[in-house]
Amino acid sequence: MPGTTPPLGGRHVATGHEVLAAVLQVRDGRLRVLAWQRGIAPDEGRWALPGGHLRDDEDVEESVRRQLAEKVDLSDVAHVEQLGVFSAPHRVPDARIVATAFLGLVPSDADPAVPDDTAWQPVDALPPTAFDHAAIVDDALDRLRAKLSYTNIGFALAPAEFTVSALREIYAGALGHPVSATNLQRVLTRRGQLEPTGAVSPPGPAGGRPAALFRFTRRTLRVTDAFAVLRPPGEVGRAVVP
Amino acid sequence: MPGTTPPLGGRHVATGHEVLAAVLQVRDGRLRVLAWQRGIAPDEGRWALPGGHLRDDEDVEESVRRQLAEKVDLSDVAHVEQLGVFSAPHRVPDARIVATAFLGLVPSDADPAVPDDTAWQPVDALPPTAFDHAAIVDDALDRLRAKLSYTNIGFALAPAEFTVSALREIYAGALGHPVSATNLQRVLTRRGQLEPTGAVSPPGPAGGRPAALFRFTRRTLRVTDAFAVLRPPGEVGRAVVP
DNA sequence: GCAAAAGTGTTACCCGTACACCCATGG
DNA sequence: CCATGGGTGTACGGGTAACACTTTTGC
Repeated sequence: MPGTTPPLGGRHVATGHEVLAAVLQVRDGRLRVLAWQRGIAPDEGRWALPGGHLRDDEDVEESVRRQLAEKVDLSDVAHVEQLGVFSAPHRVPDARIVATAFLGLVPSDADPAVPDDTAWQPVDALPPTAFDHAAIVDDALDRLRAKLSYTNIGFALAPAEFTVSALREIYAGALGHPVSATNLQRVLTRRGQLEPTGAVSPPGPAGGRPAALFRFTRRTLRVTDAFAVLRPPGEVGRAVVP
Repeated sequence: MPGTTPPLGGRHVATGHEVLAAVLQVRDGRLRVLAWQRGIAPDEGRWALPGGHLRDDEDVEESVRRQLAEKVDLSDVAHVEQLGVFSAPHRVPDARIVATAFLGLVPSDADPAVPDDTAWQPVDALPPTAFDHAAIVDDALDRLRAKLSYTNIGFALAPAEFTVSALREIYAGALGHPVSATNLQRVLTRRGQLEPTGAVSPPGPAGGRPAALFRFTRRTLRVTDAFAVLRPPGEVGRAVVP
């Protein structure tokens, strides 16, 4: 089984495996992705996702965390998960590089220092992107939006403590449509994702009732409401893992 | 960005990328996976998933279809999708090989010719497996069982035409628990996945009402019932893509 | 008291499960 | 006419969306 695949003809000058991450954050109500502007050809001037070559002594998840550490404070990245492989033969010119893509999430209150060429770009108005990175961002969006429905993945976009209004804005930004605070609180509470801290947040200058502060009960990914139709006989309601 | 990652030290004798497929089929009521028994070290005698090295001129999906063609008649493989990357540094000994894993599905009435060292092994009683292939089979099971709930993926396990009873057996085998024919028909019909062919299947020697024959309305993967909680305002019921 | 913001109660509707009941055929 | 397998009708329960209503604050 072992054996290096030889390059085909002389067209490819390099072969390897890279990791790439679509790191998402809700900033001022919009979902944004971390990207850097390429200063050299190919695709000079276009925006690329952070990443780099996989080393022999690390798996792809270790690698993506190592690469992200060069762009942001890793402690700000609350969740990382694999999206899939991008492997079209000429996805990058003059080389044969297979990429493993990742989704990364950063809480809305984190403001990590980033290099000068790096910025948070809104996902609904992306500037021109390098290579196939736009497709990776699309996959990341699909994954995040789906998992907001049936997992507790919101913990990775929210601060440690927050009001339901603040959480509503985060969900609305991530999902791209309005979200009802009433129903958001009800759904997440019923699933055991939220717990009150006991503290309250003082109202703004216009008055209003002080908002209770909440936190996520768990800060690791958990499927809270798997969509299980055709479930085993005798199981009532949805299958919720305890 | 281009540049080959050099092997670390002298321990690794080979580097590359392979594709592996967990091809599943329901045979005589049990879910089984296609595997071949290794005749040489390492892991001699253990059972491995079909696959092989990725070439420079193909993407991973083309590659897995090419590799499978060496084991089975490709026209029998009704669906292929990517599971993810397995990349632990020493997942195979004395080499550095990253694997992209796939799920493949074969209809229950297909009986492709397979090589002598290859067999359909029951997933609930797998013989000893090579390398990390057991983890790939686990991922394939999870993916299939989840998608049976919210997509039309059953088309890839079912014959072109079938009775509801036959389909019930396929779903029960795949899910690993009993399935009600009544509710299976109702759920799939409501989602527009099933349509009657008009023909009927004659009853067996013990008598009984002749069963109507059905087919899947579409034979490509489609999400029929995405689990969308917190859906956009104004949308009634589940979000079903038309 | 009034406006503003937060939180609760209530209702309507969709969907899947369970189960009773009717249908068509062979012996 | 009875056993066997196929198919339909109906009741129940769980869960979310929508919206009216109450609570608590600043001015």
